[in-house]
Amino acid sequence: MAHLMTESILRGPYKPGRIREQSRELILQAAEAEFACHGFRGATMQRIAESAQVPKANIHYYFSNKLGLYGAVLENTLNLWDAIFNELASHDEPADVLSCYIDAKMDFSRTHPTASRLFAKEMISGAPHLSAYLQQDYRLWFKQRMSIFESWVAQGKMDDVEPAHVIFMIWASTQYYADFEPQILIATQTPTLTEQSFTSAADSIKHIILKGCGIC
Amino acid sequence: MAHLMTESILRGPYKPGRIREQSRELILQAAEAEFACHGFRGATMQRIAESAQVPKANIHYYFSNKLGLYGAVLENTLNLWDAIFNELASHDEPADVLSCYIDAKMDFSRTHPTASRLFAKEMISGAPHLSAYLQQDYRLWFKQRMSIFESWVAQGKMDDVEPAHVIFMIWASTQYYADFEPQILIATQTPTLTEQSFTSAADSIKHIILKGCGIC
DNA sequence: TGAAAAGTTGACTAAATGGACAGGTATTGA
DNA sequence: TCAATACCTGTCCATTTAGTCAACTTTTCA
Repeated sequence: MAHLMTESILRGPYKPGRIREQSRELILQAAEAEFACHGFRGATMQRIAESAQVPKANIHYYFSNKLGLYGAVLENTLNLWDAIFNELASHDEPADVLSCYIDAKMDFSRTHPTASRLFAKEMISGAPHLSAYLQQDYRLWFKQRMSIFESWVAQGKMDDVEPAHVIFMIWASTQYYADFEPQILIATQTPTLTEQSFTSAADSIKHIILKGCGIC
Repeated sequence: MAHLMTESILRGPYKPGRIREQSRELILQAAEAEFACHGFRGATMQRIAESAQVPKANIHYYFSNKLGLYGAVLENTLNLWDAIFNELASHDEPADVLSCYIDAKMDFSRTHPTASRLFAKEMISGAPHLSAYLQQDYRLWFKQRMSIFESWVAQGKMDDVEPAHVIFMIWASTQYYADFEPQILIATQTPTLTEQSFTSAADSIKHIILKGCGIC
């Protein structure tokens, strides 16, 4: 569970708050797109308001300020991220584990491209708002998976490649199809990335990673 | 050669433009860092000026406006990019070609991380300032390389994987070490990426890509 | 050497920005 | 029905922003 210093869900006595959820969600969605496209500094409250079709003052009713809104958006994103992290479970066979993980990551790129881009922008900027998140579960998760990979290497189930680089290759390759979509579209001369594009890409990545790591 | 609508580089024929080159370069360097970190909208002329240690008005003496400055930075970056593109030459053996290219790309990530990040930010934002560049040489380059790969497949020199995905995997994996440095540092629990980190990563990528494509 | 050209910059402006707030309307529960 | 509370937003404000400009200094070269 990702938890960073962000907007307290309950602002005010919070009685029923039925409308609250809807309005918040509407604003958060618009904000995610705006932040993903222009970054924290480049995004403006005015544009977010227009995109969400609410007066700017309405945003300030639900979120204390720009940073609070950004924190809330980031928290949403990180919760999604966490779910994918845990897809890399410890089945028996390396082939199954990596195949499933690559599929899950690719599916995330397809269904949540803006979340992926938001995360990417934050990283490229030096991850100034992610330190709390990255320090905790993340490190532990990574360490644990690394040791699983190492045990596979020891058992001769895969080549002796540094596990970290394998993970990075999977992350990089799958996220690429969300983050660098314009480049892919122009290179391949296609108007949009279809669901079929993603499965085709996932198949290629699986082939190369599995065979490349000597997993059969 | 990358050429987009940007600041005209009118340097005096001999003497006059001596100071010009220095000042321009100083500003461009500061601007590259600022744009790479905060994107076009998020960057401010004031911060660029402070970073370059010149008055803000001095920037406007050399560059017509913010967009002009950004265009000049982008042009610099794209010229570097072009040089790496052409590293993927047509040697005889696929193994050599891809090994050299991966090394070259990885070297670029190590020596020009901010250029890589600038390019990435621009892409994630939808590449609004790159259309001219991406339409021209880029498409042709890509098409030509694809056909080389296809001939390799036909000759049985490599597995039948879609060439485009192989290229994307190489791009994604190598650029990752520049763009997502914070994530890598935290995951691997190291303070900085050393030259050895990059060669180690390049080796892993080469191993996986070559073997994964059935190139031996 | 001296005047023309190149380079420099403090002070200014208009617009955009994040944010505050008072006074309003809608919803709720008793 | 009727307060109490949640929800809404037009209007304002201080600050930041990109960009201008005219006065100034330095460099160039004939």
